[in-house]
Amino acid sequence: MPGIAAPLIAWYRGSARDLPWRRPGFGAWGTLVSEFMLQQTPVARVIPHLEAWLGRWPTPADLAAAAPAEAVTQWANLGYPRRALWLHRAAVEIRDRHDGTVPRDVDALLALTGIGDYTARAVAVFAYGDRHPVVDTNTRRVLARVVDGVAQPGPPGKADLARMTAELPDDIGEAAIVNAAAMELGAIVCTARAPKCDVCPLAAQCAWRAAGYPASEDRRRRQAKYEGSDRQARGAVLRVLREAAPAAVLLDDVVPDWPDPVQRDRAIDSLISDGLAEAEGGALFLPR
DNA sequence: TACCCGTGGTT
DNA sequence: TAACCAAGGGT
Repeated sequence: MPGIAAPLIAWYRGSARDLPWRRPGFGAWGTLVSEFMLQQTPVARVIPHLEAWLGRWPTPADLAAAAPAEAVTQWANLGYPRRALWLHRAAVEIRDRHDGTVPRDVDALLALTGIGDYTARAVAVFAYGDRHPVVDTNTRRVLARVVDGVAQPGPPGKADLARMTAELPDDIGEAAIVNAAAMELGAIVCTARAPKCDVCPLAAQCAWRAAGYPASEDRRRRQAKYEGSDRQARGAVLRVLREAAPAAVLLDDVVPDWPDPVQRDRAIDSLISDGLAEAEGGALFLPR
Protein backbone atom coordinates (compact mmCIF):
# COMPACT_ATOMS: atom_id res chain seq x y z
CA MET A 1 0.00 0.00 0.00
CA PRO A 2 1.85 3.07 -1.27
CA GLY A 3 0.02 5.49 0.99
CA ILE A 4 -2.51 8.06 0.03
CA ALA A 5 -0.82 11.20 1.38
CA ALA A 6 1.35 12.22 -1.55
CA PRO A 7 -1.25 11.91 -4.32
CA LEU A 8 -3.88 13.55 -2.09
CA ILE A 9 -1.65 16.53 -1.37
CA ALA A 10 -0.80 17.04 -5.03
CA TRP A 11 -4.43 16.76 -6.05
CA TYR A 12 -5.61 19.12 -3.31
CA ARG A 13 -3.16 21.83 -4.32
CA GLY A 14 -4.61 21.84 -7.81
CA SER A 15 -8.26 20.96 -7.31
CA ALA A 16 -9.53 22.10 -3.93
CA ARG A 17 -12.50 24.47 -3.92
CA ASP A 18 -11.95 28.04 -2.88
CA LEU A 19 -14.05 28.18 0.28
CA PRO A 20 -14.31 31.07 2.75
CA TRP A 21 -12.97 29.12 5.72
CA ARG A 22 -9.85 28.23 3.74
CA ARG A 23 -8.87 31.85 3.30
CA PRO A 24 -5.66 32.71 5.14
CA GLY A 25 -6.38 34.35 8.47
CA PHE A 26 -10.01 33.27 8.58
CA GLY A 27 -9.62 32.77 12.31
CA ALA A 28 -10.48 30.10 14.83
CA TRP A 29 -13.88 31.59 15.62
CA GLY A 30 -14.82 31.62 11.95
CA THR A 31 -13.64 28.05 11.63
CA LEU A 32 -15.67 27.03 14.66
CA VAL A 33 -18.83 28.69 13.37
CA SER A 34 -18.36 27.20 9.92
CA GLU A 35 -17.97 23.71 11.37
CA PHE A 36 -21.16 24.06 13.39
CA MET A 37 -23.04 25.14 10.30
CA LEU A 38 -21.52 22.39 8.18
CA GLN A 39 -22.76 19.67 10.50
CA GLN A 40 -25.23 18.00 8.13
CA THR A 41 -25.87 21.11 6.06
CA PRO A 42 -24.41 21.42 2.52
CA VAL A 43 -21.60 23.87 1.80
CA ALA A 44 -23.59 25.95 -0.67
CA ARG A 45 -26.30 26.68 1.88
CA VAL A 46 -23.82 27.48 4.63
CA ILE A 47 -21.70 30.14 2.95
CA PRO A 48 -24.11 33.11 2.94
CA HIS A 49 -25.30 32.35 6.47
CA LEU A 50 -21.74 32.05 7.73
CA GLU A 51 -20.76 35.46 6.39
CA ALA A 52 -23.85 37.09 7.87
CA TRP A 53 -23.24 35.42 11.22
CA LEU A 54 -19.61 36.52 11.45
CA GLY A 55 -20.56 40.01 10.34
CA ARG A 56 -22.99 40.27 13.23
CA TRP A 57 -20.90 38.44 15.84
CA PRO A 58 -17.20 38.73 14.95
CA THR A 59 -16.02 37.17 18.22
CA PRO A 60 -17.26 34.56 20.70
CA ALA A 61 -17.86 37.32 23.24
CA ASP A 62 -20.11 39.16 20.79
CA LEU A 63 -22.31 36.10 20.40
CA ALA A 64 -22.20 35.32 24.11
CA ALA A 65 -23.55 38.79 24.83
CA ALA A 66 -26.60 38.19 22.66
CA ALA A 67 -29.75 36.36 23.75
CA PRO A 68 -30.09 32.75 22.62
CA ALA A 69 -33.22 33.86 20.75
CA GLU A 70 -31.10 36.04 18.51
CA ALA A 71 -28.86 33.12 17.64
CA VAL A 72 -31.81 30.88 16.86
CA THR A 73 -33.35 33.59 14.70
CA GLN A 74 -30.12 34.32 12.84
CA TRP A 75 -29.75 30.59 12.20
CA ALA A 76 -32.82 30.96 9.98
CA ASN A 77 -33.55 27.88 7.89
CA LEU A 78 -30.19 26.14 8.18
CA GLY A 79 -31.88 23.23 9.92
CA TYR A 80 -31.23 21.43 13.19
CA PRO A 81 -31.75 24.62 15.21
CA ARG A 82 -30.32 23.00 18.33
CA ARG A 83 -26.98 23.76 16.71
CA ALA A 84 -27.70 27.47 17.01
CA LEU A 85 -28.46 27.06 20.68
CA TRP A 86 -25.37 24.93 21.21
CA LEU A 87 -23.17 27.37 19.31
CA HIS A 88 -24.43 30.14 21.57
CA ARG A 89 -23.69 28.01 24.64
CA ALA A 90 -20.23 27.24 23.31
CA ALA A 91 -19.61 30.97 22.90
CA VAL A 92 -20.60 31.56 26.52
CA GLU A 93 -18.30 28.75 27.62
CA ILE A 94 -15.45 30.19 25.56
CA ARG A 95 -15.98 33.59 27.12
CA ASP A 96 -16.26 32.23 30.66
CA ARG A 97 -13.69 29.45 30.62
CA HIS A 98 -11.21 30.49 27.95
CA ASP A 99 -11.07 34.24 28.22
CA GLY A 100 -12.91 34.63 24.93
CA THR A 101 -10.39 32.70 22.87
CA VAL A 102 -11.39 29.54 21.01
CA PRO A 103 -9.32 26.80 22.70
CA ARG A 104 -6.64 24.95 20.80
CA ASP A 105 -6.54 21.84 22.94
CA VAL A 106 -8.71 19.00 21.63
CA ASP A 107 -9.97 17.99 25.06
CA ALA A 108 -10.89 21.58 25.84
CA LEU A 109 -12.74 21.77 22.53
CA LEU A 110 -14.51 18.49 23.20
CA ALA A 111 -15.76 19.89 26.49
CA LEU A 112 -17.66 22.66 24.68
CA THR A 113 -21.35 22.21 23.98
CA GLY A 114 -22.11 20.84 20.53
CA ILE A 115 -18.53 19.86 19.72
CA GLY A 116 -17.72 16.20 19.16
CA ASP A 117 -14.85 14.19 17.72
CA TYR A 118 -15.08 15.69 14.26
CA THR A 119 -15.53 19.36 15.10
CA ALA A 120 -12.95 19.43 17.89
CA ARG A 121 -10.22 18.09 15.64
CA ALA A 122 -11.32 20.14 12.66
CA VAL A 123 -10.81 23.32 14.71
CA ALA A 124 -7.47 22.17 16.13
CA VAL A 125 -6.20 21.22 12.68
CA PHE A 126 -7.72 23.79 10.31
CA ALA A 127 -7.64 26.80 12.63
CA TYR A 128 -4.48 26.07 14.60
CA GLY A 129 -2.53 23.79 12.28
CA ASP A 130 -2.00 21.00 14.79
CA ARG A 131 -1.55 17.36 13.89
CA HIS A 132 -4.65 15.28 14.61
CA PRO A 133 -6.85 12.95 12.56
CA VAL A 134 -9.96 14.72 11.25
CA VAL A 135 -12.54 12.16 10.23
CA ASP A 136 -15.88 12.99 8.70
CA THR A 137 -18.27 10.99 6.59
CA ASN A 138 -16.34 11.83 3.41
CA THR A 139 -13.06 10.63 4.87
CA ARG A 140 -14.64 7.42 6.07
CA ARG A 141 -16.05 6.72 2.62
CA VAL A 142 -12.68 7.38 0.93
CA LEU A 143 -10.85 5.03 3.30
CA ALA A 144 -13.53 2.38 2.97
CA ARG A 145 -13.16 2.37 -0.79
CA VAL A 146 -9.45 2.95 -1.32
CA VAL A 147 -8.16 0.84 1.58
CA ASP A 148 -10.89 -1.64 2.42
CA GLY A 149 -12.26 -2.13 -1.08
CA VAL A 150 -15.88 -1.70 -0.09
CA ALA A 151 -18.41 0.79 -1.40
CA GLN A 152 -19.51 2.15 1.97
CA PRO A 153 -17.91 2.52 5.38
CA GLY A 154 -19.13 0.70 8.45
CA PRO A 155 -20.58 2.57 11.39
CA PRO A 156 -18.38 5.40 12.70
CA GLY A 157 -16.21 4.66 15.71
CA LYS A 158 -13.04 5.48 17.58
CA ALA A 159 -11.10 3.15 15.29
CA ASP A 160 -11.60 5.72 12.51
CA LEU A 161 -9.26 8.12 14.29
CA ALA A 162 -6.45 5.59 14.55
CA ARG A 163 -6.64 4.52 10.96
CA MET A 164 -6.62 8.10 9.73
CA THR A 165 -3.64 8.86 11.96
CA ALA A 166 -1.82 6.05 10.16
CA GLU A 167 -2.27 7.93 6.87
CA LEU A 168 -0.94 11.26 8.13
CA PRO A 169 2.59 12.38 7.23
CA ASP A 170 4.90 13.36 10.07
CA ASP A 171 5.09 16.91 8.73
CA ILE A 172 2.44 18.95 10.51
CA GLY A 173 1.54 21.12 7.56
CA GLU A 174 1.24 18.15 5.24
CA ALA A 175 -0.85 16.27 7.80
CA ALA A 176 -3.36 19.12 7.87
CA ILE A 177 -3.58 19.07 4.09
CA VAL A 178 -4.12 15.31 3.99
CA ASN A 179 -7.01 15.69 6.43
CA ALA A 180 -8.59 18.40 4.31
CA ALA A 181 -7.84 16.58 1.08
CA ALA A 182 -9.47 13.32 2.15
CA MET A 183 -12.63 15.24 3.05
CA GLU A 184 -12.50 17.23 -0.16
CA LEU A 185 -11.99 14.15 -2.31
CA GLY A 186 -15.00 12.51 -0.71
CA ALA A 187 -17.04 15.66 -1.21
CA ILE A 188 -16.36 16.29 -4.90
CA VAL A 189 -14.84 13.12 -6.43
CA CYS A 190 -15.37 10.03 -4.30
CA THR A 191 -19.00 10.88 -3.75
CA ALA A 192 -21.66 8.60 -2.35
CA ARG A 193 -23.41 8.36 -5.70
CA ALA A 194 -21.68 8.38 -9.10
CA PRO A 195 -18.05 8.77 -8.02
CA LYS A 196 -15.77 10.43 -10.59
CA CYS A 197 -13.08 7.78 -10.67
CA ASP A 198 -11.74 9.07 -13.98
CA VAL A 199 -10.37 12.15 -12.22
CA CYS A 200 -9.49 10.53 -8.90
CA PRO A 201 -5.84 10.79 -7.82
CA LEU A 202 -6.19 7.52 -5.90
CA ALA A 203 -7.80 5.47 -8.69
CA ALA A 204 -4.61 3.54 -9.42
CA GLN A 205 -4.41 2.29 -5.84
CA CYS A 206 -8.11 2.01 -5.07
CA ALA A 207 -9.01 -1.41 -3.70
CA TRP A 208 -12.69 -0.91 -4.47
CA ARG A 209 -11.93 -0.10 -8.10
CA ALA A 210 -9.52 -3.06 -8.37
CA ALA A 211 -12.22 -5.36 -7.05
CA GLY A 212 -14.66 -4.21 -9.73
CA TYR A 213 -16.78 -1.87 -7.58
CA PRO A 214 -18.62 -4.49 -5.53
CA ALA A 215 -21.78 -3.16 -3.92
CA SER A 216 -21.92 -3.02 -0.15
CA GLU A 217 -24.69 -4.69 1.70
CA ASP A 218 -26.97 -1.82 2.63
CA ARG A 219 -27.09 -1.75 6.39
CA ARG A 220 -28.08 1.91 6.35
CA ARG A 221 -31.34 2.76 7.96
CA ARG A 222 -33.64 4.58 5.63
CA GLN A 223 -33.98 8.21 6.57
CA ALA A 224 -37.35 8.68 8.22
CA LYS A 225 -39.99 10.30 6.10
CA TYR A 226 -40.15 14.04 6.77
CA GLU A 227 -43.67 14.75 5.62
CA GLY A 228 -45.96 14.36 8.60
CA SER A 229 -43.08 13.79 11.02
CA ASP A 230 -42.49 15.29 14.44
CA ARG A 231 -39.48 17.03 12.95
CA GLN A 232 -41.68 18.78 10.45
CA ALA A 233 -44.01 19.84 13.25
CA ARG A 234 -41.12 21.19 15.31
CA GLY A 235 -39.83 23.02 12.27
CA ALA A 236 -43.21 24.64 11.68
CA VAL A 237 -43.51 25.75 15.31
CA LEU A 238 -40.02 27.14 15.42
CA ARG A 239 -40.50 29.01 12.17
CA VAL A 240 -43.47 30.80 13.70
CA LEU A 241 -41.42 31.74 16.75
CA ARG A 242 -38.51 32.96 14.64
CA GLU A 243 -40.73 35.11 12.45
CA ALA A 244 -42.48 36.62 15.47
CA ALA A 245 -39.33 37.23 17.51
CA PRO A 246 -38.72 39.07 19.68
CA ALA A 247 -42.46 39.01 20.30
CA ALA A 248 -44.10 36.01 21.95
CA VAL A 249 -46.89 34.05 20.26
CA LEU A 250 -50.07 32.99 21.99
CA LEU A 251 -50.15 29.21 22.23
CA ASP A 252 -53.46 29.18 20.41
CA ASP A 253 -51.82 30.99 17.50
CA VAL A 254 -48.94 28.54 17.03
CA VAL A 255 -49.70 26.65 13.81
CA PRO A 256 -53.36 26.41 14.92
CA ASP A 257 -54.39 24.46 11.83
CA TRP A 258 -51.74 21.77 12.13
CA PRO A 259 -53.41 18.53 11.00
CA ASP A 260 -52.57 16.67 14.21
CA PRO A 261 -53.05 18.79 17.34
CA VAL A 262 -51.53 16.12 19.57
CA GLN A 263 -48.42 16.16 17.43
CA ARG A 264 -48.35 19.95 17.53
CA ASP A 265 -48.42 19.93 21.32
CA ARG A 266 -45.76 17.25 21.42
CA ALA A 267 -43.59 19.42 19.19
CA ILE A 268 -44.03 22.40 21.48
CA ASP A 269 -43.21 20.34 24.56
CA SER A 270 -40.10 18.88 22.97
CA LEU A 271 -38.89 22.31 21.88
CA ILE A 272 -39.32 23.55 25.44
CA SER A 273 -37.52 20.48 26.70
CA ASP A 274 -34.63 21.20 24.33
CA GLY A 275 -34.42 24.81 25.49
CA LEU A 276 -35.44 26.09 22.06
CA ALA A 277 -38.67 27.62 23.36
CA GLU A 278 -40.13 28.90 26.59
CA ALA A 279 -43.76 29.20 27.67
CA GLU A 280 -45.19 31.76 30.03
CA GLY A 281 -48.60 33.29 30.47
CA GLY A 282 -50.14 31.23 27.67
CA ALA A 283 -47.55 32.38 25.17
CA LEU A 284 -44.53 30.78 23.54
CA PHE A 285 -41.26 32.50 22.68
CA LEU A 286 -37.59 31.87 21.91
CA PRO A 287 -35.22 31.66 24.91
CA ARG A 288 -34.19 35.08 26.22
C1' DT B 1 -25.90 1.26 19.95
C1' DA B 2 -29.85 3.12 17.91
C1' DC B 3 -32.37 6.80 17.49
C1' DC B 4 -33.52 11.54 17.29
C1' DC B 5 -32.88 16.03 15.42
C1' DG B 6 -34.40 20.36 9.77
C1' DT B 7 -34.21 21.78 5.40
C1' DG B 8 -33.83 22.00 0.58
C1' DG B 9 -31.49 20.47 -3.63
C1' DT B 10 -30.78 16.36 -6.68
C1' DT B 11 -31.93 12.06 -9.05
C1' DT C 1 -41.76 11.70 -7.39
C1' DA C 2 -40.40 9.52 -3.51
C1' DA C 3 -36.09 8.70 -1.93
C1' DC C 4 -31.60 10.06 -1.36
C1' DC C 5 -28.15 13.02 0.36
C1' DA C 6 -25.63 16.62 3.04
C1' DA C 7 -17.88 18.80 6.87
C1' DG C 8 -22.37 15.45 13.30
C1' DG C 9 -23.65 15.49 18.07
C1' DG C 10 -26.34 14.30 22.13
C1' DT C 11 -28.73 10.97 24.66
